[in-house]
Amino acid sequence: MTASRPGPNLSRIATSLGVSVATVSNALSGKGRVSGQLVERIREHAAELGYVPSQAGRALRTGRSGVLGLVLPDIANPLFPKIAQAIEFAASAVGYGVLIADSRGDVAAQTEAINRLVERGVDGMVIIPRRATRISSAVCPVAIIDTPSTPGNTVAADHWQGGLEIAGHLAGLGHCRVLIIGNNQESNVQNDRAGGIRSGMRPGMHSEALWIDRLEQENGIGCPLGLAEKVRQGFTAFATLSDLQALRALTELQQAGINIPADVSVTGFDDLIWSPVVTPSLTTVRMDMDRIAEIAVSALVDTIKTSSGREGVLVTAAIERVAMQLIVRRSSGPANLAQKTSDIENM
Amino acid sequence: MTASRPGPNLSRIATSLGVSVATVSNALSGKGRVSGQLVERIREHAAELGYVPSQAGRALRTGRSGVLGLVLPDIANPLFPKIAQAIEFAASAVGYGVLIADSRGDVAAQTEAINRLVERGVDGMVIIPRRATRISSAVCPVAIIDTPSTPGNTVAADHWQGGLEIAGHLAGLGHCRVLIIGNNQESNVQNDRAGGIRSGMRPGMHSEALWIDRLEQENGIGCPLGLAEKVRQGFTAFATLSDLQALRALTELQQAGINIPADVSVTGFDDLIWSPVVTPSLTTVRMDMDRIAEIAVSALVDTIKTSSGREGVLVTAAIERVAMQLIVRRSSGPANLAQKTSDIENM
DNA sequence: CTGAAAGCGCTTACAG
DNA sequence: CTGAAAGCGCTTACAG
Repeated sequence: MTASRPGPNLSRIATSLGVSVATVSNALSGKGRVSGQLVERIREHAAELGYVPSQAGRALRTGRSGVLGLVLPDIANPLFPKIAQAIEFAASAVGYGVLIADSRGDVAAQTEAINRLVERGVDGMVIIPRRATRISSAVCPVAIIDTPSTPGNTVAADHWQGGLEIAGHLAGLGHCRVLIIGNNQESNVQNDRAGGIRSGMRPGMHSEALWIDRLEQENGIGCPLGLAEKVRQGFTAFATLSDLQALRALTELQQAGINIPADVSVTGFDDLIWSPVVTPSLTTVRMDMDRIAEIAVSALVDTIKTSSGREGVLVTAAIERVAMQLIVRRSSGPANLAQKTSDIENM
Repeated sequence: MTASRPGPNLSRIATSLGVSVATVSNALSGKGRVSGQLVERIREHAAELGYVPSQAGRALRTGRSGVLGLVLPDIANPLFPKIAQAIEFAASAVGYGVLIADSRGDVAAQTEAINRLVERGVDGMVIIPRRATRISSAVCPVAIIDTPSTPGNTVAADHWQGGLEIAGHLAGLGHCRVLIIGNNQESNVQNDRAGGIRSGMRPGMHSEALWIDRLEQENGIGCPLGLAEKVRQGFTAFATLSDLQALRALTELQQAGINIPADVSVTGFDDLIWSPVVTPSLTTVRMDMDRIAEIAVSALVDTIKTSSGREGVLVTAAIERVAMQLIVRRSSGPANLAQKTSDIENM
């Protein structure tokens, strides 16, 4: 015995209409040279019967599954769901399904996740690699979304330019002492953002970096960042490298009785869901996920369509860097000059 | 011409070993009655050649794709990524892939998303329905994750019991006036949570509800919640129905110079990523996503395996309600009695 | 414009 | 224990 699907198939439509399966197939796909009338009749009948083409049959015949894999380091991390959503949207717009593979933070799990996708016969995959992971020999076309500074990258937000935006914004508000707050000193993304901020500083401006990962290594996870002390030292702007850190900084400062933005400014990165909702709302920088996803997916699909068979190709898009957009909200304001003066007196 | 995959297939292994494809298939699947020695040789050779079985061939033959669909209302909403991750984990643990379909908030899109999954030949799906959406006639086994109060539900966190936990916690701290803050009065989940809180109140406690959706309808999106006024009215506990609202309440109160937890307590729901990170860290209630996902997936897979062919079955699990767990952090503390007294004097 | 036929890779009932 | 054969549903090169 052989397994059969419940719904109608091409052959049922064909016999019930007294034509051949080839003609039905051609009529439905619009490829073959079938008379307009017949096409009409066939389409109608297929719709009536609720015909759903079998992906399995098609895949077996064409060697293409119509499915893309999406490899993520950790979908619970608030940045990734947006990417996943954008990828899914872009993929389904061009007729592809998306199979997810979450590596849950583990490097070994990433390799395993990739293998699982290959076994499922994906036509290609989008990989958002774990920090410092190099995707080596792939068995199908692969698009990588990472920082532009990562070699072999396909497309990414221009994190450096995002940093420039922040620096320009803070400069325009008259801030001179900027504390850059990141949570991972090894992250390419965070380093690019920090580099952008630093290189966007105007003469007379000065910055220092605070890496939370290092701080926590010494003082334990969840330790205070000591930001009130930094304010006393004269910092008036806290430029965090992600909205999660912005939130941490914002609430710690508020708890210490420091007013934002009257006393100091706080900025973030990524425009995560809470940014518009907290008080004061967060000034941040947003990446154009839809654009990035669309570029990644279309580059991938182009490669799939041209490459015959399934070879390991690293896909490269024409436009690699997608600009980030500054979103000014209430958490940043003019530098408090009175305070700055008093601080200078203190020094 | 017919498309061929790049890698080796059963037939190549068979001829190169001088045996039949049937034997190779049986050896690799461990099903057939093949001699131990041969099995060994075949497995070895297959591994050497890097054999990856074709899902398409298998699917066509067995009528099973080995893929589950996951329908989400909006993966960018911070609650869903955790579910998605848990589902993917549970599914891949039992050998299934997960195809995502994000309906992006739209009801029509949800139906369309379901259709896309059916077309891709999923063996079953997990649906986290949009508010008030009834999943009607499905064409494959379906598991639904929603509130237990939703009819036809498969498995869910016990939101009502979570509310009880919060109420018990606040009662234990001596709070008498509780403001329940939700953002959607139509949400079954939020109503269950609110109901649990109310029914867990001790004698002498009193609660009031603030629905942000209604407030914003009147005053515009992102309007202040007027919580400082509520504090003046004598509320000492702000029990929000999600951590996002907790964040909103927390920062608004802090901005107004109200100290948490010294002056008032704030609690949330869901233990989202920022809960442990903000100052003060958020007391909240966590659902056991892994458990929920595991129950949903295994119920689904059981149904798939027993149901011959692909029929529309609504899967029901034996254990429907998964308990929520209270996580006490610094945002909640003993009720400030001094303030309460002064408030009573004010009235 | 239409159809008969081959074949994608697999699994399984059956025969030996 | 092993193999020959059928067939899942589709697409496509070819013949008519």
